Amino acid sequence: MSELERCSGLFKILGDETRLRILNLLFERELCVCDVMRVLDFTQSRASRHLLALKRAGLASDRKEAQWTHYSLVPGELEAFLSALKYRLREDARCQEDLKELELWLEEKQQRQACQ
Amino acid sequence: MSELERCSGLFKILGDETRLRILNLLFERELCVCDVMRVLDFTQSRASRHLLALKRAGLASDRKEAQWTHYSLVPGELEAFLSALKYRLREDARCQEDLKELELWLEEKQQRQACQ
DNA sequence: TACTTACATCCGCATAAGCGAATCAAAGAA
DNA sequence: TTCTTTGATTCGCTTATGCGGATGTAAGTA
Repeated sequence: MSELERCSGLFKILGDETRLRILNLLFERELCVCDVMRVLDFTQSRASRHLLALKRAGLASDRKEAQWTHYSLVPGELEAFLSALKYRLREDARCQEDLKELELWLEEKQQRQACQ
Repeated sequence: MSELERCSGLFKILGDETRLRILNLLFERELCVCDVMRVLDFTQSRASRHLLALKRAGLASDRKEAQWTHYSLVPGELEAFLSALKYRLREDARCQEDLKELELWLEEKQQRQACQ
């Protein structure tokens, strides 16, 4: 694959609001498909599809554990660039709300486990 | 327009090989539509369309002079990022050929003017 | 006045990309 | 075993995007 294809491919992946919102969450921590689905209020196929796209683009990796697939960002040469993107997205109102929803969901999830 | 829209919009514009090849040329100097058309062997509508897209995205500006429209890169907050992109593209074989073609075309153009 | 050059824009077409609903399989839990 | 949860994938559908060809306009040239 040429440098031209690599560049345009990376930008194509980043040129989608859905994936940027997911990235905004992954900047915080590792997440499974159902986390993303619940936090962003997406259908399961939408969440799964875009996480897979991030993985195929080399931006994320997955870790399978029982029936869960945990996705996390891959550290790499794009780290500085992605860090700049992270702080850009932090300025977006929607992304800020998404982070609040993430916090709420993680608390709820923790309490559920405590009740078991 | 939200930060999310600005980010995804910019990446959409950059997520196209045709536009990256044009940017690669604009990193060198101001060019008119027919320069791009001849150097990259594009149809006129293809060259015009993508230069306009770069302008609408705020990456380029145009300067009308007689029947020509000269496009050039806009200096701005993305300068560091675009500079990194410039050196990435310089590593691409296709983009290197494009720069050679640009040089040839500019020489030919200059000789034509000398003959008038 | 014709003719050429430069450029934006419109048109129809083909392909790419995103979506929800549905399906299937794997892994627990009841 | 039966039921639930999780997640990848497929299926149509719709929309977005890129393309060449054609058209119209403006400016310069013969």
